[in-house]
Amino acid sequence: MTMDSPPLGLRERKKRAVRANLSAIALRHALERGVSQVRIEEIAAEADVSPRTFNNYFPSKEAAIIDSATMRAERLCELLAAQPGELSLHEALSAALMTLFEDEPDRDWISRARLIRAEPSLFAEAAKADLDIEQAVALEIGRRAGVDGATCLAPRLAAATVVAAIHAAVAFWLDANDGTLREAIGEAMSQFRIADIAPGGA
Amino acid sequence: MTMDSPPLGLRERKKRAVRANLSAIALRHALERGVSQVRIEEIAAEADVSPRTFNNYFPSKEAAIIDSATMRAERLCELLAAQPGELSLHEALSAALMTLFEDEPDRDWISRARLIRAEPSLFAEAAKADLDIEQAVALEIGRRAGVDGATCLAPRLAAATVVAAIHAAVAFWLDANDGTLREAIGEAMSQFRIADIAPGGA
DNA sequence: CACAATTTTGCGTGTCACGCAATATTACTG
DNA sequence: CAGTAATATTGCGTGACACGCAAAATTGTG
Repeated sequence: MTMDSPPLGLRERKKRAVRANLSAIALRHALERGVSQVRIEEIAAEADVSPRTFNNYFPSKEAAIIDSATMRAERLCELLAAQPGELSLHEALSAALMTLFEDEPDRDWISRARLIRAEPSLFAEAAKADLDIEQAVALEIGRRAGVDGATCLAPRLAAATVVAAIHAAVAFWLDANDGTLREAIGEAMSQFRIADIAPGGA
Repeated sequence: MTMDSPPLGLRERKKRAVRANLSAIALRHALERGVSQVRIEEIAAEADVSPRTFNNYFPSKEAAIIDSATMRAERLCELLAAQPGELSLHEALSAALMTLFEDEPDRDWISRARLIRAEPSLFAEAAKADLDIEQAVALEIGRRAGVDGATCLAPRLAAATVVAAIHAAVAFWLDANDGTLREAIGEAMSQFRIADIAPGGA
C-alpha cells in the first residue's frame, strides 16, 4: 500500500518519537498510580512538551495509554492473504495467528494488557480500536473467499469470532501464567470451528 | 437469589421511573442532535430534576443513553440453564438464543443499536457492559459443563464467541434491513461450531 | 537565506465528574 | 399519628479535560 518507509523526514521522525514517548510515560504513570490519578499536565511536563500538545496527539489519556497496544490489523491481514488458498478458512486463520504470535510479547505489552482488562475506561478505549481491526479482518476474509466482507454475514461473523477468540486466549493466558501465549491462541483456535465461506452464497 | 419483586416500595419505584425517564430523554436528544450535542443540563430540566441528580444516576450521558440497551445477561443464563442437558453446548446456546430473541426488537431498541454502532463513544460504553455479560455467560457455561467458568479457557472462549456472534448478527441485520433478527441470529449460530466441554479436562 | 508548510504553544471557553453538606422525602416504630 | 432513622435530592465548589483559535517556533525547500 503506502510504502514511504525509507524517506522518513525529520518532521515525521520527531512526531513519532514524541508520540511514543508520551504513550510510554502515560503507561508508566498509569501502572504506578492508577489510571484515574494520571494527569496530562505531568505527562507533558515529563516529556518536555506543552499540555496542549498532548491533546494534539491524543484526545484523552486513555488513548495515550492504549496507543500501540492494539495488534496491528494490517499484519494479520497480510499474513492471512499469504496463506495458500487450498487451506480452509479456519486453517488459514490459525496459521496466520501462529505466525502473528510467533514471538512472545514483552513486559510492556503484558502489563498494558493486564491494565486494560482491569480498568474499564481503558477497556472501552481498546474496544473502539478493536472495531477497526475487526472490520479490516472481515474485509480480508471476504476478499479471500470472493464475497463482500463489508455486507455479507459470513466474513463479518468469522472476523468477530476470531477477534473474540484472540481476546479470550489472551485473557486466559494473562490469568494462567502458564505456557506461552502462542499455545493459548492455538488451543483457542482448536476449540471452535468457522464454516468455510462459499462465494456463490446469497 | 434476591427476589423482592412483589414488595416494591415507593422509593424503588420512583427511582426506576426517574432512571428510565432520564435514559429515554437522553436517547431522544442523542437521536435528534447527535451525542456530542446532548447536554446533561437539558435532560435534567426536561425530567424535572437537578443536574446533580442526573450524575447521581449515571456517570455520563453515554451511560444514560446506553442504559437498558444491553440484553439482559441473567435472562440468557436462565434460558441456557433451562436447556436439557442432553443437548450439546452449541445446540443449547442456539436454543437459548432463539428463545431470547423470540420477539423482535422495538423501534427504540433498533435506533439505539444503530446509534451505538455509529458513535464510538457509545460503542465504548456498550463494550464495558458487554464484558459483564460475557463473564456471566462464561460462568453459566462452566456450571453447565462442570468446570470453572472463571478460569478455564473453554467456557470463556465459548462465551466470547457467542457474544461476538450475536454482535455480528445484530450488525448484519441492522445493515441488511431484510428478514428478522431471529433469523440472522440463527444463521450466525449455524455458521460456526463450539467444541463441547469435557469436565475432566485440565 | 528567504519563504511556505507544519507544528507547538498559550489562552479562553464550555462541559463534565464528583465530593460534601444541607435539605427534603420516604420508611419504620411505638 | 407523631417521631425518628434511612435514604434521595439538591446546590455549591473544585479539579480536570477537550477543543477552537491565533500567534510563535520549527522544519522542508529552492
